[in-house]
Amino acid sequence: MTQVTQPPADVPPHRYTAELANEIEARWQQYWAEHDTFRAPNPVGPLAEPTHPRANAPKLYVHDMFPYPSGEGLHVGHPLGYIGTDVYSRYQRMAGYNVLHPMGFDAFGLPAELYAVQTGTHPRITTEANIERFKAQLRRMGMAYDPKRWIATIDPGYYRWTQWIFLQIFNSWYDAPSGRARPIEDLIAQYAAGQRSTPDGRPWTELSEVERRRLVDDHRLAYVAEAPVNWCPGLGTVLANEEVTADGRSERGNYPVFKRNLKQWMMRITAYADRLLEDLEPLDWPEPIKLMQRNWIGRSTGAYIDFGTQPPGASAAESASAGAGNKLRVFTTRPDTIFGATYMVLAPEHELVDRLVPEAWPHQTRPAWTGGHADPATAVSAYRAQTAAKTDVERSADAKQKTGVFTGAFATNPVNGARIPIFIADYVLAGYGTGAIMAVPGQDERDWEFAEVYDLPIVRTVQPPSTFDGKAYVGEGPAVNSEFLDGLSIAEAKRRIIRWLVERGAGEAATTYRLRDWLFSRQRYWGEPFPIVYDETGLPVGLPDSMLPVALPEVDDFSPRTYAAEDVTSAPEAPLSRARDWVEVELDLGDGRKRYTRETNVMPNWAGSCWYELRYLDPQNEKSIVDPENERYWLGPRSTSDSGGVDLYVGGAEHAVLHLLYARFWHKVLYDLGHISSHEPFRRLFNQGYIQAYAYTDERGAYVPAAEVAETGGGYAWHGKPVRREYGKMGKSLKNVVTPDEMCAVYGADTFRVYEMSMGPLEVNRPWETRAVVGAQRFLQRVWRSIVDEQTGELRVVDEPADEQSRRLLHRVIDGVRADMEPLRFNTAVAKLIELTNRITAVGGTGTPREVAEPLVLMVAPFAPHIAEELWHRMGHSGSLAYADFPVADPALLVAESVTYPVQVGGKVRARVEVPADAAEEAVREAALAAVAEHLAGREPRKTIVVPGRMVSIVV
RNA sequence: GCGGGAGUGGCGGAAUGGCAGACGCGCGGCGCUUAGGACGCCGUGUCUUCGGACGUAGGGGUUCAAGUCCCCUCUCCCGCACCA
Repeated sequence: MTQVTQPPADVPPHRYTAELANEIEARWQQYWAEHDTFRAPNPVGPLAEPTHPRANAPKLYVHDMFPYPSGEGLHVGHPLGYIGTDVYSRYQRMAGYNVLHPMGFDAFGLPAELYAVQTGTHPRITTEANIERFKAQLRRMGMAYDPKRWIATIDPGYYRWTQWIFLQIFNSWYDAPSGRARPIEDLIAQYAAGQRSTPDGRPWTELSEVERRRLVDDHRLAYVAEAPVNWCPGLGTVLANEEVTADGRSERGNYPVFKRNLKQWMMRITAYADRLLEDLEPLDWPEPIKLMQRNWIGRSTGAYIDFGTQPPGASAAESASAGAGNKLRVFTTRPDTIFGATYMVLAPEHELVDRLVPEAWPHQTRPAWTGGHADPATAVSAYRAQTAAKTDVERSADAKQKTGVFTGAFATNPVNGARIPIFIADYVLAGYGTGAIMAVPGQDERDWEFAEVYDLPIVRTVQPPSTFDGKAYVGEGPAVNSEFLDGLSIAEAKRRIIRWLVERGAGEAATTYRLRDWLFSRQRYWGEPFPIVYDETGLPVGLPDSMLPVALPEVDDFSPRTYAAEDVTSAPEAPLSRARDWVEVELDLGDGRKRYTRETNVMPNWAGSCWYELRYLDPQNEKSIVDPENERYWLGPRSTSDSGGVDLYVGGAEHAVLHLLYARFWHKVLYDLGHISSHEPFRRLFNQGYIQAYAYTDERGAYVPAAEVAETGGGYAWHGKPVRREYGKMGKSLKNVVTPDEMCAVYGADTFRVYEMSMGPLEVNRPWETRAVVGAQRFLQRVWRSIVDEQTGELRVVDEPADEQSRRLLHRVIDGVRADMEPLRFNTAVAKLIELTNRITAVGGTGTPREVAEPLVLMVAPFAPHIAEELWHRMGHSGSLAYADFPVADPALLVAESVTYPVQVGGKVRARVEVPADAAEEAVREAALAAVAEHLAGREPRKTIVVPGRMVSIVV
């Protein structure tokens, strides 16, 4: 299917064959490389170039999600988005913009490390070899990347700045009143000046050095915390929430993940939750992606409410009085329903549970509430054990069947003093809100289900409509059974009850988030080392900028200690911790040479891609991440309400939450600290679709080479044996990989590019079909043939005017192609170019008029740049067309001379009339009525609608 | 379960509420050719009594006019998954 076929003997000597295409392509790629054709000038610094043809032009920053350079190389699915941005960039450059379109590599990562563990080859060696391979593939496809701005996250010159940003974050705190990050010195100054009180009220000066550092460390945006984290023994590392699937397994490798309390580095992304949420609104992003980020942040507004509790042995009267027992704080989005709270539920792990549990069941406790246990403590521990044994999958599978157990304790409802039982149940999660709820079965489906199981009272506090026959009612309605709230709407009742609670010190308005702080350390080798050491106190110390980069040490053994996948009791051990002579270090950090211990975790894979949009702008800058002037030019806001950011960012939708949220977070921190002028990294985001492919399995379920499968009558066969077809990813193990290298060899890069762009809208998933690629080749062959004589190789462009019809079509096509480029509708743009080409071919004649040939070649250039350069050159132009002006349509030629109106009678087209384009509406009407006279058969039209330029509709 | 997106020829897909199926693949015919391929030209939604009729997942509605707008149903894909 993809083998190179020798051109048959009678092919004209100058036909645009794959062989010729390959020759042309190699030549022009060489030309572009030698001339650095696609370099973009910066305002200042080493990449500034005042004499560049676009030096003073309006700018456009086009950005791709860069690839991880895997050992397998690119397949035809990978470059879809890259070709798209290449086409767009080439077009905009010709349209007059100073276009920056760089590329780089996200080169830290697990596969190279796993390979290193298996083979002993250093990951840097394999990774750098893969990068070279990728670069060659990209060059072969004719990508017009800026030759001076390649980056790779593994370069010490790059990760030096990743570490620098980490230190910026480490050395900052979030000042909530001003709503931004500030240098940590400002916080220390506030403490020192007494403007901010310490947790226990002692003056700052009385705190010991260590106490002060602990206090300050607790405010840093990057901090070490002992927290429940996702520990994955099978991978030997901890993972971020975002890297764990819904069924509690690692996204990579699919190993079980366990919650363990471990000391890890965290990033205080939660401080930015509101801004990350609110700043989404004006971004030009696909709505589903914005929605996913909103859901992930998960802001909900409501109230904290404090319920009194009755400590073991105390009477109800005592517990109702202030200060008695422990306060039980709940979070609710429906404080208006508090009169309907008929019981409380704590997460099984809630810290208050042990203190609440009495020695014996209260008098007359219902047997169903006790789980059959003799006393509350036994019941609670039994329930906890039962819950812990459940996997997340089982938990969610059991979601409809509510379980729980009574703690034996009671709470007091602050609004009416009602004594209500406290349960523990696994439907309340420890990690959300306060880990405790007031249960209002009347207005909450989950609480209703639980109340049914344990026979708890149900009180409606919102009056459902009379037609409502369901159980819990969550809709709008007037409050009932709620004393002073009765009759109020939900919104009004919320306001009223919160005011009431605040006045009595029993609660406050509150906002909670689903978003958690970002777990930032990994127990791996192949990642950025932290620029952090620990001194004798065990507290972290940020290294000074002058000591960056902290280079990855050479080691013999790259593997983290991994364990049996199910080994819950195991603990992470970082590979770097074994490099003792690196870990133990003597440094002078300002108070003389002292011994320190290095941080042995490395940063997660996301770190390098959190800020690459900045480094492309000034990749050679040794003094700062990016010169402020260069950043302002390429990313700066265009108006006071604009966020700034990349003009077009293209990549897969799978990064909807992880990468895009992290990158936005870092960008905002750098903005707050005054390093950059934009507060969002990506102004416009576009998700390209995926190219998928068929794969075939034989009767044993084994994959057979897809390229060797033939279609039979109604089925598929491999070497005569029937096989089953499935549809999905392209991959080595599925034996259905098609590579761009093969396509370039068999058809040429231009054909490959045109095919990928014409097969459908960029955002849509589509199946790869090698046999359809020939359509793109035929198109380019016709373009070639219209300009070069296939027999002689002579130019067949003539300096004679084009016929009127071709000229009008040309200008319609120019207009249409331009309109298609901005919204990335490349498939329809190519269709228009094919139409124009087919017209030229059909007219034939002695040659192609230059007035059509030249614009055609220029319009083809973004899609098929090599053939366009070659034809442009042969038509007598010197140099590259990369900066030639993209054709502009003549408005006079877009107006048709005459219009054919379809004439509908009763909604059916019965005739057509041709009238001059400037015909008055009345003239069109008369012509139309005359044309359908026999269909009217004497009936008088009730109404005649003339849609100018479109059609005539007659109602009878 | 909740939220989002999408259903158009044999296939990928076009259509500011205004002639459904642009463009391409495939398929059929013709030309060129010893032949095959390549190339060129023509045709290609379904049914048809050759007048037309019916057609955009299914059903209903708004409109002179609906693939497009509204309501209901079905199917597929994506995200979240007891988030109080």
